[in-house]
Amino acid sequence: MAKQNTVFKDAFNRCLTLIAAAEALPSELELGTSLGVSRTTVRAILARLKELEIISWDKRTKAMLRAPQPTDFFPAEETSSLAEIIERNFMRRILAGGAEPGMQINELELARDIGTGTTSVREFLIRFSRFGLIEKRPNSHWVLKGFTRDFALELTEIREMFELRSAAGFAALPGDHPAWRDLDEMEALHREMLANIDSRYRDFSELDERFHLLVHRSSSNRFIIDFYDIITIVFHYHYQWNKANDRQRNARAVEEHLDYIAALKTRDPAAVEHACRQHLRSARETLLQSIQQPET
Amino acid sequence: MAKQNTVFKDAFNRCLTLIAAAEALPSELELGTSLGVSRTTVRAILARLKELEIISWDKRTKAMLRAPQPTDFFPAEETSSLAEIIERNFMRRILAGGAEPGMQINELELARDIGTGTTSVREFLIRFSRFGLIEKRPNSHWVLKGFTRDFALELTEIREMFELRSAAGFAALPGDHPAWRDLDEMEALHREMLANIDSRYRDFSELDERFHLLVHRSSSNRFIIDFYDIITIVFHYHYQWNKANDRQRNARAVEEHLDYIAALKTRDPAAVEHACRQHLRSARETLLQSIQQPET
DNA sequence: GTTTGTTATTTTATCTACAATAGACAGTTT
DNA sequence: AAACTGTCTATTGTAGATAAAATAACAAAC
Repeated sequence: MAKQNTVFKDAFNRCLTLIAAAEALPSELELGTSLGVSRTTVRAILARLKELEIISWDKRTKAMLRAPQPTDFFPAEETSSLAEIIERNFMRRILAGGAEPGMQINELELARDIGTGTTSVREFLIRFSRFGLIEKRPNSHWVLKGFTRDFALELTEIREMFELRSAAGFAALPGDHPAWRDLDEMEALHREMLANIDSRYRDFSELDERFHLLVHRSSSNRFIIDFYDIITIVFHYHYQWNKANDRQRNARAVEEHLDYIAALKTRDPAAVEHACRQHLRSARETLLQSIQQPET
Repeated sequence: MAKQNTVFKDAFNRCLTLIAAAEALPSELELGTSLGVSRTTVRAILARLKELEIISWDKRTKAMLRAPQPTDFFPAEETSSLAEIIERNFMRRILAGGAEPGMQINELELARDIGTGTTSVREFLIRFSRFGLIEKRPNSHWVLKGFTRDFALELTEIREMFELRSAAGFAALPGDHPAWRDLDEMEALHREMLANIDSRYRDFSELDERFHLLVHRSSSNRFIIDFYDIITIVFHYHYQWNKANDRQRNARAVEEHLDYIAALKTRDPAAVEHACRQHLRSARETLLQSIQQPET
């Protein structure tokens, strides 16, 4: 098989939930833009909807025949792109599994394990190499540099440099900048989460990402924004396999975010720097605590 | 054809210059390490050397028969890896040619133009994307963000942040750190270049790269060191197609480097910061001057 | 004990092929 | 004539194949 039709399957599933409420369907073009796919794919979706007798479709008349059933959906496993599958697989190996620094990474073996061609694995590794966790020996294997204490320290050093600058930049934004609105919204979300922290603390990771990204965006420097990808992926996977004390840890972080937000609103550089440093320090601590000590 | 034997050809050429002076040859293993290739390749090289009757080779007795001639070498075009060819081609297009920001980049067309398969082009683009000049639309083309004034400003902003930190770190290195020796050596090279600036100014680009890399290395932060790759590639190609005033510009830069080196040696933070800022400011100016104004 | 000859195996770098998807154009409907 | 659809073409994502290069093993030679 050449290309998987995951785009189609994923869009089909999203389309089912989209039309569940509606009684008629928009034009092909319109559907395409709301699902983020091309007309070709939209037509494939419509064809299948018709085949399953969920809609009737004749040229521009498309009417709902019945509500979508759970069985109409494609299974979730079939909707993730190959790149996502490889990423999850790989991250599990190096973060969760006991992967030693210095270990060799073998494209062919990885591909066989995951059940894909080597091309996709190669491309993933190339993309992933910018995160500084692996390194290529040309004409030979990749070397795992490992999720070590050093890595975490280097990562947080840059993070702190960038975030302090972004935060200062944010505080200096003109009063009518839309980011202030976003910040208010963000504050509301935080308060809401704090009020129901016992049931909501698991969602913190996503909120955390959105909040910091908002701050970094104000820098309007592509390198700062891009760097945040590394933070995101590290924290995302890291927390997924390190849930010790997460309720307490997240509650603490939400409060720090609120302090940080309040400081931003004062627009006082010193206050912003203080709150920012405070939060970054505890974020670093949490990260370091969960890393095994280095082999000296 | 699958893989080009550029590794062999390049190593063969390097081997020729290596043995030109010597009368006997070291062991296969030794030769392999000094050329940076495996024994398989070394043996292929020896076989060819024998075939051309440059050496006699019988088991462990390898003797020179004649000095290598220019015609023995493989042509230089055949020794660059595909990745290098693609890089040069691509950079010429986007830096030298009038490539408009927003332009679409087509893998297939690029591959056809360069005369390679699409896989290599794809991999190049993925690797290159970390430089922030292009961006992928999944399932569709790449978009050229362009070598604009904004790009240069964002790039230099990060560069300044990193270099100031690295320079401060360098000044704080213990007195017996090997970097101080390297710095002395670097100073000598600069003085030498300055003394013969009229004939040597073209070599500045390489010296510049080595000097700043030395400073950055002291940070021992992989993200800072990796980021310098971006600077390197941008300046490398940029100056290759923008030679206006380069003699004067380079002479000035060499002097600034010498001031910078002197400041580092005083180990006085304020002096270091001053010299560093001074140099970075003029580097930014030069870069900005040679960029066409942005289309607002 | 190091180096080589020999041979085999494994892995990478690269090309080609093909299904999925995007996108363009012309024709059709309202 | 504007919006929509039918049809067609071009390009991307991925698998599989192949030559170059790396790696390994081990006996024989020095």
